[in-house]
Amino acid sequence: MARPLSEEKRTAILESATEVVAMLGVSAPTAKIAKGAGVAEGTLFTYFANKDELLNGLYLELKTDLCAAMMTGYPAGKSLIERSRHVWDRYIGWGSAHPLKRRAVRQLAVSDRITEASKTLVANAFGEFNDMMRECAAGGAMRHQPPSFASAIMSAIADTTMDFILREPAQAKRYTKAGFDAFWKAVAD
Amino acid sequence: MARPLSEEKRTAILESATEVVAMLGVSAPTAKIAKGAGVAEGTLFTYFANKDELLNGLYLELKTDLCAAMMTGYPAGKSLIERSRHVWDRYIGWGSAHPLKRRAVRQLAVSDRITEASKTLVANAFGEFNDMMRECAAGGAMRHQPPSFASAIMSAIADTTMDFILREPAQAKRYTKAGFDAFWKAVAD
Amino acid sequence: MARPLSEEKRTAILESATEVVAMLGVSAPTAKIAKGAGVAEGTLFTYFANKDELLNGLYLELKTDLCAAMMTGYPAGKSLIERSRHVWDRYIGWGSAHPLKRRAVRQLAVSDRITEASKTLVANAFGEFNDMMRECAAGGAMRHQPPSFASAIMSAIADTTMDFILREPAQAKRYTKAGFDAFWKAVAD
Amino acid sequence: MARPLSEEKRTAILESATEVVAMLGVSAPTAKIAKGAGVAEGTLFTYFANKDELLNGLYLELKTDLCAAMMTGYPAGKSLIERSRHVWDRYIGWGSAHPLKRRAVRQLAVSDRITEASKTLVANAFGEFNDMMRECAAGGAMRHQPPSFASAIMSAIADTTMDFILREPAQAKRYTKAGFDAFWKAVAD
DNA sequence: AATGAATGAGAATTCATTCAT
DNA sequence: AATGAATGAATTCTCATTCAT
Repeated sequence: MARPLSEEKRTAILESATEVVAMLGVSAPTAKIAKGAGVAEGTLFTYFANKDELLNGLYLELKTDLCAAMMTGYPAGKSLIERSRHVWDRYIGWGSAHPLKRRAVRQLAVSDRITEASKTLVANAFGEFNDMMRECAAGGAMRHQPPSFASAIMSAIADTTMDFILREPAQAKRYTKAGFDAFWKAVAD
Repeated sequence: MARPLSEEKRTAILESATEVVAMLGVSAPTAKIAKGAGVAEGTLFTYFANKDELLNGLYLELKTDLCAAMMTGYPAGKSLIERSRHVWDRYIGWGSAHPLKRRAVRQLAVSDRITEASKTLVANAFGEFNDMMRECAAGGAMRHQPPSFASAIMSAIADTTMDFILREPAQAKRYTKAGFDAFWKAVAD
Repeated sequence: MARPLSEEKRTAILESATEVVAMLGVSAPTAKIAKGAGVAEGTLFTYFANKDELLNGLYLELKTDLCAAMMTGYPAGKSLIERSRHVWDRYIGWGSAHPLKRRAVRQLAVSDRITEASKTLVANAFGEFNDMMRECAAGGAMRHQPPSFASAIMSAIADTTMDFILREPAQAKRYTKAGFDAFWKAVAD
Repeated sequence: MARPLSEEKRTAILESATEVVAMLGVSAPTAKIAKGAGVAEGTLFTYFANKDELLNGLYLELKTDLCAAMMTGYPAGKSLIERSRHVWDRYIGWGSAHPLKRRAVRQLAVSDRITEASKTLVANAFGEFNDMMRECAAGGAMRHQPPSFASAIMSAIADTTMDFILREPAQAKRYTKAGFDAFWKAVAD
């Protein structure tokens, strides 16, 4: 075999893409992404057949990353509120620690470049999280709405929370708690 | 000076821009916007010095429109929850009635083309709404957070609510109520 | 109205295209064609929606030009051989006088960029010529073959004739006659 | 030196090139040719220093193949017309049996990638054929033209004949005879 | 003021060729 | 010798903006 495709380069491209998409949106030039990754313009296309594949690949990567972050150390045996708080803290933590990743995911999510297939793939990756949300919804105020409504509201409040933390990092702890309280009262209480 | 600028044309451009930006995002070509407005490509630039001014102008227009819709018939003398529900219903109603306007505002909001100045301008236009939100926040769970946090959470929950109504229009009434309850419990209770 | 599309520019583009396609084939870069025409790269695309339209437009233009050249002064009342010789001489004359046009048409004809529609359009433009060829075929050796076979053989011999004239311009007259004799004996005799 | 160059691979590359050049012209990507040959992209360049060498090599190969086909079983002792008809039938037969080879040769011939050297080399390989054509020309209508003119006219008529056979294979026999008659009357009669 | 042709700097993608393995 | 990843110049086409009419 000749040189094998380098995982390192693939990662470099995705990292560069995160940065550039975060700043410029999905119209970020592939040339800029390649440059940021330290590879030639053409090389990008040996790793991703075209820009759409890159964008979808990045979306999957980032969502998977977020999911992993949220779920590490998930205290499966504990109470619902404790588990929820665990996930919440890690969700907020991920977004605060990786503002570019968050910005990039958001840009991708509102764009029309992400396929249904990618979205389905992501939905399936969030299995345990979905179970938890179902539990939240089932016993509280959202009991008459579909669980996805509860999930969506959680994301929405979390996103807002992260926006405020970004602007006032010193208040991270306070906003994290306030956001969780809002979510809990809105959905599960 | 020959002919004065025609308010009619300005409006036509903004309406076309709403539609085109909703569908194609901020990278929508100005030529398409002009065509949709029934004016020549160059004419657009006598009404808006450049694309960024058009985008910011559209953002202001849409946000102002939303604000007007929310505040018409505001029952100033009634109880806080009644006033809140009034605003909420009109907010959701506006978004459901004008999905393109909503889509366009959202595209604009996540883009990096909207200046801080525009955002400040919009914030000021929401005076009475902000007063109301301050009241909501002051007496409830959000009493220790800035009122803008309460506002932002309201918007986030409302946005989510509208997403679900868009997908299941038959359930509009139910989701409107469920969304309001979530907001009220999260923020004002 | 603003500036009208300039016939002059359209012509300049087609002339430049003739030259560049003659030298480089259908893979001739549009940028080079534009430069040769003295217009901006983008301007080419306001006159021809894309490269294929340019190529087909050029094909039509050149074939029409050839047809006009062949048919001017067509001695409608004279004998078949006289009329044939008239057309033949002008055909050879056109090809010898415009070697680039000839090269370009040839490149276009063998490429797969010329649509059936264009070919049909051209065939129709050759109405009177086709009538004449039908007459040639009907009375001679080709009487049992389709007239298009006779036409094709005429073109083939003419093309060969022009190749030799191009290499030995001094012998133009001799080759013109020799070619015609070959054609006449092959087809009409 | 490690392994010697494999004749098998060289052949595979040329065969693949025939097919791909026939379909896509001289702008056929070398990568596609390599793939069709079952070798790596880089391997192609150990057999042919660059694309032009491959193209010229292919041209020589195909022309040589055609020549061999035409001359097999050449009835050296028979009459001129019989020998001519022999060659003609095999020429037409080769083109009908190998449409891709024919298409490829043609694409190569009109391109500007074939060097004068290659063309000379081919001309020399056609020795016995040229002798025969000289004989044809010497005694007939072409007696005052160079023998190459007669050859060229033969090729031109043959090419036209093959085009018609390609479109109406059922009429192969008829067109073969009609074409030969045309050639014979044009050149040798 | 209105028009729309003209401009040329990008944009995504392809491809002959090189070179590390 | 064989492989196929890496390269970056070249290609077609788009688009915000200008400017002649």
